[in-house]
Amino acid sequence: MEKYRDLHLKLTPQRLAILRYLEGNTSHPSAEDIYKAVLQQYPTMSFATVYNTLEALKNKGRVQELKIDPNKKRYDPDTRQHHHLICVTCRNIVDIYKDFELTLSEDLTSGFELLGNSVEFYGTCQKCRVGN
Amino acid sequence: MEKYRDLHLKLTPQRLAILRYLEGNTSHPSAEDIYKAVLQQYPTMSFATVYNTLEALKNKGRVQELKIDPNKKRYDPDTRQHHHLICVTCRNIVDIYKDFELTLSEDLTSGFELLGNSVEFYGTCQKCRVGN
DNA sequence: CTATCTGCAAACGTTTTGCATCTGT
DNA sequence: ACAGATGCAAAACGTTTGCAGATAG
Repeated sequence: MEKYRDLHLKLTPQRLAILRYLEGNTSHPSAEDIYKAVLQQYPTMSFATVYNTLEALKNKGRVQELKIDPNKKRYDPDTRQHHHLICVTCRNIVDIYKDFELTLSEDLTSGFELLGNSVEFYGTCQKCRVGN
Repeated sequence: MEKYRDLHLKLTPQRLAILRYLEGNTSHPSAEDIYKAVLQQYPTMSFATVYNTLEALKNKGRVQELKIDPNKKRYDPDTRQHHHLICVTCRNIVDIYKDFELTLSEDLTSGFELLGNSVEFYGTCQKCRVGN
């Protein structure tokens, strides 16, 4: 509760539930995952509130929108620069904390001013390899 | 025409138009971009045909689906391993051909069998920096 | 007290589907 | 001839929006 004070957002019960759900969550949940989780506590919870809160948290830099899944957005409460390893079979996502120190020489940047980068590794997780 | 024989797909005029549009195309078009382009030649063209053809080409490994844009899928006829540099302002995408030789030590792979990786660089293109 | 948030329902943009008809091989 | 493609319209899906009523600060 205290630790969310600096968000300068109205801390409604629904928002606190979303914040609690996201805190330390490494499952990279979709809006629906969040909705379903919070719905159990607040049966009137709506998608509007989930998206509204995610938008606010994005703007405050407290959540990152991931483009890892082609079908829906996923959200990551860990906004430190990090990378992802994705199972091509079950779409499970694992965080990778490593600085690859990637650079691009002038002739590759096409005049862009670089701001950052993100690496996705693809593979098959242990569970999905069993039985194949 | 000849060069598409090995796709083992029915080469309908609509498909050939899509293939021609994609050939050497580095604009990473969305389904709508493709639809609009082919529509001029075939006024009865439908999205169903665009998506159907893209699905077939994906399965044949002749086109790659990109998750670069959170709002819609984009397609890339260049299926060689390469990376992308994306303008955060105008969403323009530039190809990066460079092998970064990224590796993950055992303790980071969580038991995954690695298959590949893809790097996205973010930045602002020259055009979008002008006037800011 | 009031700026902001909630929750519903309707709208939106993209992608998928069912199906009758057509066509490449 | 017929497996497979087209094209239309409808539906599905994730996400966004408008708005009336509620509430945190």
